[in-house]
Amino acid sequence: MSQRDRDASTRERLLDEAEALFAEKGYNAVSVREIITAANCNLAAINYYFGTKKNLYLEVFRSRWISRARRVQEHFWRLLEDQKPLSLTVVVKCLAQTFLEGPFSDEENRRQHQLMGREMDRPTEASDLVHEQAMKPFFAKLAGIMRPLLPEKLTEEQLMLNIMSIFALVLHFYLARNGISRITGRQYDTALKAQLVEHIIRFSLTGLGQGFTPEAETNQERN
Amino acid sequence: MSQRDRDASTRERLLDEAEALFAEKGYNAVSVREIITAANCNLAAINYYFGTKKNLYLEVFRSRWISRARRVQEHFWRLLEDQKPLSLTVVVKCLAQTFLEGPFSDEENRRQHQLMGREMDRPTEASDLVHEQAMKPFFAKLAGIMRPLLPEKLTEEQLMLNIMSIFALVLHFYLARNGISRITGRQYDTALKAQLVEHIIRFSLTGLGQGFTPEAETNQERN
DNA sequence: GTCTATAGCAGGATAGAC
DNA sequence: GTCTATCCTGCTATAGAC
Repeated sequence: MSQRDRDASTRERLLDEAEALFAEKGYNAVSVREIITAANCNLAAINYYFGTKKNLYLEVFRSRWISRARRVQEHFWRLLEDQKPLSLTVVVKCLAQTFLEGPFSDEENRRQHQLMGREMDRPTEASDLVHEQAMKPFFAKLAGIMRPLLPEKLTEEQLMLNIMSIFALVLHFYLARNGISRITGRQYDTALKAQLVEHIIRFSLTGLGQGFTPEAETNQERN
Repeated sequence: MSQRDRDASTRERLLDEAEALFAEKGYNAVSVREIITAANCNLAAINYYFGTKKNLYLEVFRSRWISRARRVQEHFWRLLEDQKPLSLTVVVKCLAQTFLEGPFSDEENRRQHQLMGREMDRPTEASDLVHEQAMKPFFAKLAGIMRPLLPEKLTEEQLMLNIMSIFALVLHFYLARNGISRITGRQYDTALKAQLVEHIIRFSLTGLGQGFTPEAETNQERN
């Protein structure tokens, strides 16, 4: 337990440790005993402050996840503002940098992505919050500024799929960090993460396109 | 319970229902009582056939996941063989089709991806199997055929990141199906999935590149 | 506000009849 | 090979002392 944790109120310590554990292992894999041990308090404290384990989980989203999402998004728009004029490259670069390296510590970033990943996989009541207050408005605003940068023929749905694909890469390169370490044989550290940012930018903008040839395209059409 | 399930041996029914439940909810969220209810047998059967819950989980991978992975990969190479001459487009198309629509039912595909997703997120003993017997050899062989289709300056690591990115999209568009339905407002059905295949092929080959401009690139370099 | 003690229940595992 | 009955552990939640 850090100094800051010792100083913080029991309630704050509980939220903090609960968030870390829920993010790392998922709701069902965490027991309240684990949480109270990490927060260095007693079993009854959870009931006193939050009523139930489930409500503690929801409170993690209400008082931590959502506000952090807001701050990340503000960070993104500020970053974008600094890089005018707008272009696809700039938008993707700001997205990758914001969501992979972000305005927070590695630890906070990881929590944020893991919690979201779990909610996307198996939604709980927290999903309503996540979608309504964070994802839906952000995606809508993002679509608004990307729309004029992309071909007009693109449907709204294709635009959304494009945006979701960038997030898919960011999210995957966080959540599957174990698999990535295994495949590349490298530690998932700052150096690797910086390389992942570069990769995501390049892949999002051009795909594998470096080797894309008209003949290949023609070949595809024939099948 | 289907007719096939009723006919299958208790052992097979247990493996089948356990796989479905583990894939859907994760190891910790599933109780053995849930499994034996679904498999329509008694509690002692799990101990009799598999010893422990954990070993039942591992057996799901040993006797189901791995063999299915082999069959999926064989399907991919056959598909690729039929589409010569090789090109990036062909490879990506076969990958997307194989892993999103595959040679199996929707249900089996979902199980396969969900189980893998869980192991990438939080590895258990099953991860060794998954990586050594399925992912590592497949990625290596895939890298071998894609290498000549991509620029020579590409490092082995960049090549792997490219391959992993395609899989990231496939995996995400399975695992986050709830979020996708929320964003697009559509049911995650066959029609949507076919559209996702098209999208993954296009995004993997060209990214957002439709709107990619030299000025934007120049702008990026300045930052 | 924080503690101890415990109720009440569900979990995995197992013994032993058939 | 399949069953019932049961053990024991660990869980969430709560009552009540301080």
